[in-house]
Amino acid sequence: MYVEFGCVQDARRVFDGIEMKDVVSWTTIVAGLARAGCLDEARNLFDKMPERSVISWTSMVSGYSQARCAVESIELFKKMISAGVFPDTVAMVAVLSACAQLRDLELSKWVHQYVSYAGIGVSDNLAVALIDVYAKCGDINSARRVFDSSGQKILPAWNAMIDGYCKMGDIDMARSLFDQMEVRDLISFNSMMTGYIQCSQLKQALQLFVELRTSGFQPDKFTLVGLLSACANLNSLDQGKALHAYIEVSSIAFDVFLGTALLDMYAKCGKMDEAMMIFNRIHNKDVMTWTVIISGLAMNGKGKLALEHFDLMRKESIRPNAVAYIGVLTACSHSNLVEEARKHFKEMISLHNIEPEIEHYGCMVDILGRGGLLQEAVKLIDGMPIEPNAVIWGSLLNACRVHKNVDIAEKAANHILALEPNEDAVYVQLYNIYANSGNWASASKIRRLMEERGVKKTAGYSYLTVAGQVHKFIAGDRSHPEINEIETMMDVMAKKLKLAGYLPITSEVSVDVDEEEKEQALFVHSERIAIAYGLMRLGTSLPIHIMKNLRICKDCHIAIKLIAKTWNRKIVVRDRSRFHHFSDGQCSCNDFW
DNA sequence: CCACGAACTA
Repeated sequence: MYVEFGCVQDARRVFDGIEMKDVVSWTTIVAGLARAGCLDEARNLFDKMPERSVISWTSMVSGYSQARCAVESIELFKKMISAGVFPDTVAMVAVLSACAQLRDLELSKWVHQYVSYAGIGVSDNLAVALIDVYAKCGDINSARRVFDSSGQKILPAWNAMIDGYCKMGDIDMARSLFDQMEVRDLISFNSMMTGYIQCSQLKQALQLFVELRTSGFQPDKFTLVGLLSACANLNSLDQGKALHAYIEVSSIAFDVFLGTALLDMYAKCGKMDEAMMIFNRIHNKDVMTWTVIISGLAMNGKGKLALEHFDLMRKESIRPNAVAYIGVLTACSHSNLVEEARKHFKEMISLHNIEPEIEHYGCMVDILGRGGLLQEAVKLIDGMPIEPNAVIWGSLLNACRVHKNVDIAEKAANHILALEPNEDAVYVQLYNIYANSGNWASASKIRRLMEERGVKKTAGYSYLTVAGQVHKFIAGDRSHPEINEIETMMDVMAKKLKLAGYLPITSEVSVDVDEEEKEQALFVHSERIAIAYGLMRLGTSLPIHIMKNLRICKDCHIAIKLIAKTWNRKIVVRDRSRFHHFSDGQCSCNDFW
């Protein structure tokens, strides 16, 4: 009884008072302790047991796997077999859960073979565990074979299959299974909806959310985490706020997962004050929570504060992982903290034994390059134990643009073009570097090369939300219903900017030379059209939040600083790599990006 | 007396 009520220590006292202890009483106490997470105590008693049943062994195997000690769990399972105890389906499920945690495909296959070899019948639950482990290890075909061969398919089996297909990115296959299901539960809906969100098929995700509601389900925390991550990636602050309000009035528990998702939404919408309030409300902050706040501060130009939070995190004895260090290095990169970056990069290896991945090298190349240490950046690339990818060379190329180094730029560009000959951004970057240095012959050679290879420049676009409606703007696109008013506003903007002393940077204007664009009378980048629309349609007290698919250019950056000052408006632009908070003629990035 | 499913970070 005590075990059942979770009073393990009371149970332990009763147990110690029993004179004639049989296997069942031993097992009960061991299982109770293991389930309560008192693994050392459980193990201690387990080792002292005069005899052990399958259930005793399984209690320990599952205790370890539930405590996320997958290695110990599997070790114990192997000991159980060598002790001559035959596992049942329950034991197999327990050990497979440990395999799933490790994402160890080889081990999972071995366990599966053992099931056949030992003649253990595949129960419904065991089939689910097998499907789940294969799906988690990325072997969707094996998962499907188990699924197809299991006679009666219970709901979790379908859900595990759907989840597996979503993880593989095969959203159509997932949907086809979803449609075949006769009964669906909330998990089915959540899995499918999250799958759509992760494939950026947001219309479909929304449609599924509507279906979820009309099927009579109440959104739970998984639903909300999915929706919040969609808002985060779409910069949909209004919808995100509505979800936040819903969470506050609903009975959904505010736990670390939901808190982190909310925090991430606010950070990705450029609202660090709100993000910070959420952050302070989260009780059991884990490494992800800290990583989200560090990366959020980093992206929003508060690099120093981000690093302070990294120190706080370590004071709380939370061990940073590889992703946390990417946040730290991003903070250094966006705030030009070269020395701090060097220190953290070294500590990551020496203190935490984390092997730098390609992303860490990418950050370092970015930091060194933009700090003007181009030679050192090249040296780092040459000494990398991993083959540098296009992102690494792209960082170097970008640094060459900032620091006007044509020689290294050519080297970097050649590497990228060898790796990704259809990457339009490289041609554009190189073109700009040549154009900026006045080397028009080489510039036009690049232009011709692009034409020969049929590489099309990605159109730049920006969007903003007004009254819950998303408005997308592409330079030169006149399809917006209010285009005439917008163009009037653009004229007013141009006049006011001129009065404020704005001169377009002509070399940067050539950045986006696209013949089609050039023909347009209205030659401006999309973010400025979006800002014009924001000035027209948003209340004067509201900040203007813009999302842009490419990096903001120097000319627009200067112009927006002036617009923010002239109109006395806060303007936030989220470009493809970071945030720019414009206010009173200044930008949070201090012109470093 | 033992088991099972989904989520947030670059």
